[in-house]
Amino acid sequence: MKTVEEQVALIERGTVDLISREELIKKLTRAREAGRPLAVKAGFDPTAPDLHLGHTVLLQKLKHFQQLGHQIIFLIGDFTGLIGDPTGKSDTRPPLTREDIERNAETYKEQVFKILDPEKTKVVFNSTWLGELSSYEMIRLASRLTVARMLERDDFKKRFESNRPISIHEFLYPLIQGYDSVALGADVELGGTDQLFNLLMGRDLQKSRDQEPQVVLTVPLLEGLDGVNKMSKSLGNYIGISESADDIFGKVLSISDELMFRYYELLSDLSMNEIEQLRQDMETGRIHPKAVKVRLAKELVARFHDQDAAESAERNFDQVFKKHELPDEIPEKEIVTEDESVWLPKLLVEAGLVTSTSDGRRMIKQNAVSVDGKKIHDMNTDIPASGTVLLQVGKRRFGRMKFKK
RNA sequence: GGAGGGGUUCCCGAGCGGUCAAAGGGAACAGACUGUAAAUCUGUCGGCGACGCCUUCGGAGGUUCGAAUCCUCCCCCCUCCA
Repeated sequence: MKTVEEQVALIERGTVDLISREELIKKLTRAREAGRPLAVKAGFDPTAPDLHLGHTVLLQKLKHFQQLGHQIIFLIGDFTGLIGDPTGKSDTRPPLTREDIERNAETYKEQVFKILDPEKTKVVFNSTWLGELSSYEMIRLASRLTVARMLERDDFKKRFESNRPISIHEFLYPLIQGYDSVALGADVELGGTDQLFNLLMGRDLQKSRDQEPQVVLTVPLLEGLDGVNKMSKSLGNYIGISESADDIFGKVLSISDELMFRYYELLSDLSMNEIEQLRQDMETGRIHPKAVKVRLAKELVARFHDQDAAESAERNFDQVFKKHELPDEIPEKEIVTEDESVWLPKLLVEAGLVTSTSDGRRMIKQNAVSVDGKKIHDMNTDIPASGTVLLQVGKRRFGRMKFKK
């Protein structure tokens, strides 16, 4: 096992809040002496089963703990999911059914274990203890809180000051999440920065139950591909961990240089020293920025697929964008028609490369369309309905259509 | 419960009887330049085999030659007072 100093250094990397460092050292020291790992908890909302890189920031941090020999508790918030986390959002979400939650939980595990070691991860559902919680107990819990204390929380404060509504149950959410820490006897809890208040609530409740308060650690919210907003599925600026090797590779290559180092810090397994070296080499011109980005892209592809996939994603990429050749895999579709020929915009729609014939006409007008490698400029072009044609729209949309009578 | 403000094309946001498929910005997409980076410039940005036609401005009716714009009812959101 590593020394306490080494452990702290790894744990601290890329974190925003650590409350508190002293307590962490104390816990680590004790754990080391007693040969008993720390219970490290992180909660996940089962409403969105598709994980993206943003989620993996937290997962990477959990993995660090795992590498240091600690016990990870992966908590699926099935009970809290039934209520809905009020953080940020104003929309009431449709309530999930039991089946939905279970199905999502399964998908979760599958994805999460691409990063975490399943052998060393304990998966728990908070409905196990929260479902049993009596109204009596609930009210007792609620009495721990004052409205003034609640309003210290930044988002509530802002909403309150600007006279926007806050529902009562939103006050309950942090309490319930905090209670999870009590039930699990957590030593450490991790979450995104937006979860800070909820995480601190766990400390309060633990103290009230004479438990040693958990150490709270927050990780930043990863910026999405646009480099501005946080990565989220609804904003469409994400890289899903179940995406194809080519897509992950391509998307990483499309991020800005500035964002690239952010991703390195939060997502890469490279040490901070190695990353700093890369940055310097890039600034002094020893390495081309693109090469640095390729390295990151390959690391990520390899993590969610494997090394071979990373190599071939790179080859495909160069083939298409550097040499302007065709990718190895082009989706092929069949089209059944009695006609002698098909109007090109219509064919593009059939191929799923454009959304409508209007869109197709636009693309042709903008010199974005080629057929069998030849640019088409006339939107009235008809394609003979025989054999196969290769279609391309823009730089990255390819399709092959096979005609059938 | 009372008073007021509002719902416009992916988002923000103009428009307040014809010239409106609806200003402007953002996002997005395409083209140029590149490293599918950033920045910049240009163009596109409801549908239709298409210089015309069709469907859009919360929903349903109505007034009018003509409505996103006026009237009626309904639904939803917000603010203030209680």
